[in-house]
Amino acid sequence: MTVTAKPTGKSAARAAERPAQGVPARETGPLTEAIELLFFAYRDFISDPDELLAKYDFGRAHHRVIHFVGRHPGITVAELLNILRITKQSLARVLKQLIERGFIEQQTGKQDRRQRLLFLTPAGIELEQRLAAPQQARVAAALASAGPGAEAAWRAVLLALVNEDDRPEVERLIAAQPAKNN
Amino acid sequence: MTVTAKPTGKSAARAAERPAQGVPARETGPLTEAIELLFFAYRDFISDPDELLAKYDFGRAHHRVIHFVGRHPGITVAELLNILRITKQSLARVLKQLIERGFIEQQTGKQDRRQRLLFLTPAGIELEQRLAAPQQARVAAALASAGPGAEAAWRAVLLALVNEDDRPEVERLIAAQPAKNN
DNA sequence: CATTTTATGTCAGCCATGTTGACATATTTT
DNA sequence: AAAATATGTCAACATGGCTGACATAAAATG
Repeated sequence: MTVTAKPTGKSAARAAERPAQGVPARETGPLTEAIELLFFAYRDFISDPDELLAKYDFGRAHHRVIHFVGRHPGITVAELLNILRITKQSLARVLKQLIERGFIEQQTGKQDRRQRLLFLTPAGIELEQRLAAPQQARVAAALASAGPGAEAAWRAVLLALVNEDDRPEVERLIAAQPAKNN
Repeated sequence: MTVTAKPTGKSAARAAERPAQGVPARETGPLTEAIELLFFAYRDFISDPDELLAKYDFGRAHHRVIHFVGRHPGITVAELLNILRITKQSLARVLKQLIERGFIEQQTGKQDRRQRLLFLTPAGIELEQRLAAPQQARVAAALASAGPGAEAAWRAVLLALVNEDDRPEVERLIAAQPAKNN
C-alpha cells in the first residue's frame, strides 16, 4: 500500500487511544512484512516535521520544496518539477507562498535569463534545518541501532527500489558536490 | 521531507521529459542522503499500483484498506483506524465504496455484535494480489541485489524508524499467525 | 531577422482524501 | 437503568494533487 496526506491535528475523532489487540495477520510471506514495515516506518518518519510545519501554516508540500531548494541552491523550476514529479501548477501554489513569506527567493539566471533560480533565504535555511533535525536524529538512531553495515545495506536497498531508469539521476541528485557560483 | 498524494495520470503538464543535469547538491552529510534515498525509493515504490487502481477508479486510500483487511481478515473498524491513523470519516468514505462495489464485506461480530468485522470478498482478494504483486517483485529484486544480510538490516532499520511506543504493536501486526475463526 | 521553441507563470475549475464537530443507533458494560 | 463503546453519518472545510488553456520573455534556429 501507500502513504498519503497529512493529519493536521491530534485528531479527536481518531481511533480511541490504542484499541490494540486484534486480528492475527494472515500468513503472506516475508515480503509482505518487509513492505508493511516500510509503510509503518514511513508513516512515523514523515510525522516528525508536521507539528513544526503547522505552526507556519505550511504543509508537506512546502517541506519538500524547502528541502530540495536547500539541497540544490539555484535549482531551476523545471528541475524541481522533475524531482517532485508534480505539475507546475501544484508547485506554483506552494512556491508562491514560500516566496511571499520570505523563505525562498528567485534570481534570474545569468546564462539563461528565462530561468528563475531558486534559493533559500536565511529564514528558509533556518526553517529547513529545524525541519531536518528530527528526521536526521531519527535516521541516525535507527542506523546506529541496526549496527555497523546497516547503513550500506540500507542505502543499497533503497537505491535498488528506485526505478532503474531513474537510478543514475537519483545518484547524481543525492551526491554532494562543492558549491558552484551563479 | 515527505510524500503525499497521487498523480492521477501521466501528466501532460509535467516537467518536459527529463530536463536533468542541474544544480549540484550542497554538502549536508550522509544522513541527508539516506533521507533523500528514502524519499526517492518511496516515491517509486508507491507508484507501482497506481495504474491498476486507476482502472477501478480507486486511489491509494482504497489500496491501504484492501491491503490491511486482506492481511487481517475480520479486522474491526477501530483496529483499522489505529493502523491507518486517519479519522473514521475518512475511512468511512473509501470503505463504503469498497463495500458497495463488492471488494469488502462486513460481518457482525459474534462475541460483540456492535463490531463490523471486515473481510475481503473473492474479488477483493484478487485485487489485493494484483496490487501487491509489483510491489513484492520490486522489494524482492531490491533485497536480492543488495546481497545477503540486506533483508535483516533493512528490517532492523525500518523497525527502528517506527516510533518507539508503536514498535511492539507494529511487530505484532506484521507477524504472521495461523488463521483464527470468527 | 523572423520564427519556433523553451522556461516560466497564471487563470479557472475539478477531485481525492485528509480534517473537525455534532449527533444517532445498537450493544455491551457497569 | 445508566454509562460507555463501536460504528455510522451529516455538513463543512483544507490541502494538494490534477487538467486545459493561455500569456510572456528569452533563447535557439532557419
